[in-house]
Amino acid sequence: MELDFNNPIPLHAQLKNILEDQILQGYYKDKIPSERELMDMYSVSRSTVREAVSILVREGILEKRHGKGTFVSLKPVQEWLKMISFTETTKNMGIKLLNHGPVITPENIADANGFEDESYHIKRLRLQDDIPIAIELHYYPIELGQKIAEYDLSTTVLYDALEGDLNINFCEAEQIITCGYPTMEDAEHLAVSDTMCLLITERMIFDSDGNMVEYYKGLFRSDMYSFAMKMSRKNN
Amino acid sequence: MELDFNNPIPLHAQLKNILEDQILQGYYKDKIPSERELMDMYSVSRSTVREAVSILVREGILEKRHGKGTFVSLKPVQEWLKMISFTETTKNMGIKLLNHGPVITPENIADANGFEDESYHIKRLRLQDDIPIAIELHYYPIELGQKIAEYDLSTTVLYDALEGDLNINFCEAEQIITCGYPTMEDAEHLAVSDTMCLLITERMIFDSDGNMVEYYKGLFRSDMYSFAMKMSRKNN
DNA sequence: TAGTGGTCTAGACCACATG
DNA sequence: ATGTGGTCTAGACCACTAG
Repeated sequence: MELDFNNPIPLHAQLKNILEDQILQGYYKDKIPSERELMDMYSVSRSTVREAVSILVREGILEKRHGKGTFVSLKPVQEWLKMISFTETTKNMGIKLLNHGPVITPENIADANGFEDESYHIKRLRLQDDIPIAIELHYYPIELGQKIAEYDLSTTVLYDALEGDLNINFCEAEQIITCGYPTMEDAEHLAVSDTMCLLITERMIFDSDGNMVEYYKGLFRSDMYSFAMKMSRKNN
Repeated sequence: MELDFNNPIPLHAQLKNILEDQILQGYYKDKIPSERELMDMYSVSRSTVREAVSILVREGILEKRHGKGTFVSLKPVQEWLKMISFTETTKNMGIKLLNHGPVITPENIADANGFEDESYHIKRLRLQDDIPIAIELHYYPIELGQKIAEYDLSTTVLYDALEGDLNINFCEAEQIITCGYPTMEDAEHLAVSDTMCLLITERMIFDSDGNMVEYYKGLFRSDMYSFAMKMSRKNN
């Protein structure tokens, strides 16, 4: 990939996109080239490189370490996402039910996917070795949600319930990774500070007829796996 | 205020602090000087000015408008804070109770202020002309909270209850303004987008013996008052 | 000592907004 | 035409990290 100097898109934005793609595709797994190396690779000034990199840092994808380099901080999260994905290997994995019940469907969900005015909402805390690592928000069509509610939600794995007993086949799942920040309530549940970064995952699940049967959002602690790294960094 | 070129604190950080102070003290009420003017005023390069300003933009205190200038976006919030402060002039003001009950005191609150393990939590939605503008989180000592719970919380103004019938005198109130971002749940309640900025207000209230009787956090929509400004900007 | 990110400068041209 | 923020360059020195 090269920069297009005639493209009206700013060079730092182009470079940011290139780096982001390369990171997401696993080309850079740990460390990205130094700022001066990127200057040469893409024939731009250091300011432009720094602008591109700082955007990715702000988004939580990269992490700078003074005197050492710039490092990918997404990897641990990708591993999580695998770990907590559909298959849900429940080893050391716990669930705590926080809330559930019918709610008025949030506008952004209803607009995007044609849910009814009401939907069934389930809010769960996800634990790993008894440590809270994520909050999950689930929205279901009201009838489906009510069926799901008959299960013991605090212990049952939702997808198993969906797939097995409720006779639903998953057709499609979209996954979007963005970056956000916790508010007080999430901070409480996850025991994170006000400014700590959370990763937000969105997922829509459809049945074989193409109807959305679940809208999912997960908020994940971005520090859980990078904590050890930060500790070792401090100890050096 | 001038920059100290011998101070190890980076110039952009010094300038950022100066600008922030001046904004909070009302010296700049609408527009701050242009980047080139700030260059001359503080004898620094444009990069340094831009770095300082961009921090304040990231924190939601300033707002840039291409071709026009850099503007203060905190003013409306300060007006809110007055509007919704202790006196609580309830004109056009509504309250909706979202949650209340005993909870395990969040660690950061317990640590800082010596609350008991359990505290009484009240979560309210604040409305202005039926439009949700803020979420409030209140924590009380468990006994006090239980008394408060006997009131009709969805309509009663909390501070009136505290001061009048429960025989408590306020001694001190600290107010911290920081900036954060909403998660899904807050976005739902306040009907804001994922990336919209919320302002977080913290307040601790003590009785005449110096015991904390309330820990308060409010999440405010930062767009409510700047909306009109943005609209007029688009219409130009 | 060499390499890294952090800070800072001086200058340039562009795109947007306004009179 | 002028002023604003947006982008970009080339170069410099500093502070931190490591072999």
